Amino acid sequence: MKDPKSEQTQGCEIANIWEVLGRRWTLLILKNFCTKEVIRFNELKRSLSGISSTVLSDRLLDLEREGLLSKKIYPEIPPKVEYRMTPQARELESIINELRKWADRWKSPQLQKA
Amino acid sequence: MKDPKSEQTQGCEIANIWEVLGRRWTLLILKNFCTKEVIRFNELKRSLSGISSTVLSDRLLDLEREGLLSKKIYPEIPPKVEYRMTPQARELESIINELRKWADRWKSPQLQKA
DNA sequence: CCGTATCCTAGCAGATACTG
DNA sequence: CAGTATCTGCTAGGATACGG
Repeated sequence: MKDPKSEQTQGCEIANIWEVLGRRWTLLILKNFCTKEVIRFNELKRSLSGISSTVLSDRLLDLEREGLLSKKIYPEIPPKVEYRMTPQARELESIINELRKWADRWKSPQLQKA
Repeated sequence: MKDPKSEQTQGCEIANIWEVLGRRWTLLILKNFCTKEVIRFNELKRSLSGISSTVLSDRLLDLEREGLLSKKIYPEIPPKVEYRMTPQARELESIINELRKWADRWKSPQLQKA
């Protein structure tokens, strides 16, 4: 895996919020926090059909570093970790909810032809 | 990528639009149509620092196929092609505009420390 | 100017193993 | 359960060059 120190010395590895949002899976991950306030790792993984643990882990870190998500670790066996949006990201939640509603209404042209 | 038709025949139409939105660059491309109604290829390429012609071309096709964008070709030399959002995608425009305003307000935690 | 063809690297999935 | 580590193999995506 990549070395976190090298990233720190170079400053911010991800220049801005748009780059994070522009990455694969990010939007889909955030969408899930609009239907459910608190989500656990494997729960999220199951709802994102096709994502690997590695990449999900990476994206969650991205979002955590950007301050959009926070995690709560329960020192239990088996482990339990909860992810949720930060208060600052709540505003984003309503926007994505609108996007969700728009997408639900959306029918691609190919289907309309049928 | 997997064949989109196979998804359609299975009736999973909504997954399509999210898959397009979830792809790299898509959101950034759409963002540009909120500040400018009509955009040309190289103009778009210039504002998306880092994207290649190949991928921009791919994404524009994705969005055209999904019915979000339309292109107007002027039979001139040198060629001139204009891209714009379709009327049906206008609703999306306002949502992304909100997202844009949110992002402008957003300061990542790393920056706030300074 | 608007792309496509080509080549090549980086990102990602999938499997498996390991840890707390 | 919630990850991290490693390897294989495939595909998305970047760089460049060229053609309409």
